[in-house]
Amino acid sequence: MSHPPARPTRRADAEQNVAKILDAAVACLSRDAGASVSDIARAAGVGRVTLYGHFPSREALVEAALTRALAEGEAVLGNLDLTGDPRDALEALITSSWLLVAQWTAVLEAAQEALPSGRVQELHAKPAQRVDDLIRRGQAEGAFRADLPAEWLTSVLHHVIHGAAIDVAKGRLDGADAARFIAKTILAAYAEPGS
Amino acid sequence: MSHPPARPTRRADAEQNVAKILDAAVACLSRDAGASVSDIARAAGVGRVTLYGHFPSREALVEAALTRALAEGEAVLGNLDLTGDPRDALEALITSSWLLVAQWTAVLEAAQEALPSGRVQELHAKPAQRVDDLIRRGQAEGAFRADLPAEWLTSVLHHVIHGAAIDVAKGRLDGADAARFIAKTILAAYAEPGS
DNA sequence: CACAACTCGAACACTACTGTTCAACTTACG
DNA sequence: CGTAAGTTGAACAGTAGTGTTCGAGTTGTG
Repeated sequence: MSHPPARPTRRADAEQNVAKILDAAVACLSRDAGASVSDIARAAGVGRVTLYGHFPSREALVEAALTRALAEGEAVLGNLDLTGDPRDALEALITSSWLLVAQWTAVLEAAQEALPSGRVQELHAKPAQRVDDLIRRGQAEGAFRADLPAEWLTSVLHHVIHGAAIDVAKGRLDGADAARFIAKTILAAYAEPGS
Repeated sequence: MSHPPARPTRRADAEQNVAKILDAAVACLSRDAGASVSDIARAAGVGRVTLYGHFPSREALVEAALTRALAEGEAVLGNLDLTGDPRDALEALITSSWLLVAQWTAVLEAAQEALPSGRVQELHAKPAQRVDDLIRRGQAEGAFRADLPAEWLTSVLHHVIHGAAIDVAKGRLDGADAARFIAKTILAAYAEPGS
């Protein structure tokens, strides 16, 4: 409780180190969800003790990394205009953010097994809601099929994006193609069956 | 090297224990890819030492479990007639095997991080090939879209099935709905865009 | 029945991780 | 420039896993 939040103002280099650590954490956890604190500290170019000076536990670090990744995502996706045709909106959302979302998912999964169950859902609720809203609106307007529940369509989107991220990471898919492939696939999967 | 394969015939109860262990391994690894040897031994109702008597290392155990899961899958999917309309064939393949495949994927992932890289692909090549063949045939016959590479379509199938398995495990999806949802989604995603 | 095959728990060495303490060092900042 | 804030590696305790050894007990099989 009295680790970093005790002092109202931290020294500039300390603040910078916190940022470096969070960068490294996102990078490491994206690559390997089980990355150790030592790995992250090394990647951040910082001593392990320094890291523990800023984050009292691995759990706190992972949560901070997730929170930061989500905040970054909010910054990008919050400005998107998703009010037009649901198909166009979804395509825009995918093309402009798939890599970001893929990185979310990786850190999200790291958090999944490092944080108490339910905590992740809690933090992730807002961004997930936006996608869900778009899909439901699309269903209501007849742009997306309504013979499958919105929860399932949301889930398919997440898993296809996540899968694409894995494929890119393993060299099975060109990163430049990914957004286009995902969009084409999802829009087809979401289309009204009798069209 | 001289663990079980030295004696040409093992005692009946030993053979039975090996089976119990493999059952437990598949069950445990499906639930948690990082399950420990102790966990698996306990689930099999067998001492840890006994387990090591049959499998020299965790790696060997995981590989045996994967091999066995794949063999089971072969037994089911090998008898399927996939020569008709590719759409029907794919739907049949999904409905009759999605749960099985979902279990594969879980063990597959466990193996992914317990076996040397590449070994998994090697063991998994044959069953993967069957799906790939079906998709390519569908594309050649105009039943499936050809504007996306077969590798991608295959990948989408795997990830949607895997995602559905996760959803079912987490209670977000009713297992009874899964096969139908997957089939509807995949067939739509695979359809020629201009249809 | 006799014996080899098998099982089992306890204990061991080893590795890898988390989290803490300490004492010395460097550096931002008033 | 002085000092408090921050950093650092080494060393430590604690936990959890893997894989091995041992010695005693159990049980299938010829």
